[in-house]
Amino acid sequence: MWALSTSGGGASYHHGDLRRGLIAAGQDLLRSGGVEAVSFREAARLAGVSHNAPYRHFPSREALLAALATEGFLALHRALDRAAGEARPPDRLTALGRAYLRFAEGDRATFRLMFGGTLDRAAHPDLAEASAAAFGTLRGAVAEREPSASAHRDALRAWALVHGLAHLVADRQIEAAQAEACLV
Amino acid sequence: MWALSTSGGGASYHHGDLRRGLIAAGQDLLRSGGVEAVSFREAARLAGVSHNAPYRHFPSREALLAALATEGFLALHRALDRAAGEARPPDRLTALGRAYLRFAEGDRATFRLMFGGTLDRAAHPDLAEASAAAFGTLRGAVAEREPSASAHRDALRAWALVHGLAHLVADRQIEAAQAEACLV
DNA sequence: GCCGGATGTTGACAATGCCCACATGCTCCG
DNA sequence: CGGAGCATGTGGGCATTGTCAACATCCGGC
Repeated sequence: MWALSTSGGGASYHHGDLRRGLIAAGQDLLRSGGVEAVSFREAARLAGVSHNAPYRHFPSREALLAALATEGFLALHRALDRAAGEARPPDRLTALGRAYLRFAEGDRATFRLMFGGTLDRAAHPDLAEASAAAFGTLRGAVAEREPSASAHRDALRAWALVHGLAHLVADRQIEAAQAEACLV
Repeated sequence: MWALSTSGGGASYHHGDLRRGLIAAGQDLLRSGGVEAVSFREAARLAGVSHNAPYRHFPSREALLAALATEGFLALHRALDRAAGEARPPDRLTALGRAYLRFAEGDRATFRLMFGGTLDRAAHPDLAEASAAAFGTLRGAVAEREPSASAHRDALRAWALVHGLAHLVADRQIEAAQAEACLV
C-alpha cells in the first residue's frame, strides 16, 4: 500500500509522499472549516503520521498555509489559461472574468486564504511566483483588447472589478449570477 | 481612578467600562499583529483584568472579533457620510470611492477582518446592521448619479470596483495612488 | 441593612504550535 | 555486500489559548 505515484516535483519518501498527503489533508480541512480549521496536528492525523512529522516538510504552520495558497494560484492559473484558450479575442476578457469568479465561488475558503493578506508573499517565493503567473494571463488579455496608452490603468481596473466581485461572492454578500451580470 | 466616561451604549460597570476597554485592546492587537494576534487572554491582560473577565461581555472570541468588525463598519460609515457631505453630486461618487480606499489603506487589518469572511453575519446582528448601513450610503450615491433602469447593476459594479481596489491595496498588491487613479 | 444578580477571579482541561532527543530505514560509497 | 550518513518519522514536553465551572465581590433596590 501507499504506492503513491509522485506525479509532481516532490521527492519520494519514507512512507509515501507525505508532503502531498499533508497538502491534501490541509485542503480538506480548509474547505470544510476555513483557515482556522487547518491545524498541523489534525493534518498529521489525517495523513496517518505522528503530530511532529509535518515539520520535516513544512517549517511552520504558516508554510503549510502558503503551500495551500500556492496550490490555489496554480489552479486559478490553469482555469484562466483554459478559459483564454477557449475564447476568441473579443470575448476573451469576459471569459477570463467568468473563470475567475467561478474559481472564487467554487473554492471560497482557498480564495480567501489566497487573498486574505495573512500570508507574507515575500517570505514564500513559490507563492509570489504562482500568484504573479496567474495575473500575467489576466493582464495579457486586457492589454490585447485595449492597447491604448492607458492600458495599464485599464488592466488594473478590470482586475479590480473582477477581484472585488469575487470577494463579494466569496463572502456571500452577493449572488454569483449577479456578479457574472456585471462582467459585460 | 478608572472613571471612564461611557460615551456610548455600554452600561457602567464594576471596574469602569470593561467592554469598551476590551474593544480598545482588541483594536490595538488587531492593528499591530493582525487577526491572529487578537487573543482573548491578551486583551484581558491589556485591560488589566483576569483571563476570564471578557466572558462577562463577549460569549466567545469570535464575538469580540465581530465587535471589532462592527466598530470598523461604523467608522467606514462615518467616513463615507463625511465624504458625501463635502462633495457635490457630480464628484460625489468619486469622493466616496476615495474615502473607501483611504479607510482600507489606513486600517488594513480591520478592513480585512470586516471582509475576511471569517465572521458569520447572520450570527451577529449588530455586524450585519452596521455593514448594511455603510453600504446604504454608497448605493445611494450611485443611484443618484445613474438613475437608469440598470442602476442596480451599476451600483454593484461601482461597489465591486472600489472594493476590489481596496482589497488589492490592503493586501499590498498595488499602491494606494494607483488605486485612486482608477476611480475616475 | 441586607439580598440578588451582575461583574470579576481562580483553577482546570483539552487542543495547538513548536522544540528536543531519539528511532528507523533508505541510499550510496567503499 | 556491508556499514555509514542522512533524510524521514516518533515520542515527550512546554507555553499559550479558548472555554467551562465554582467561587468571590460589589452595586442597587427592597
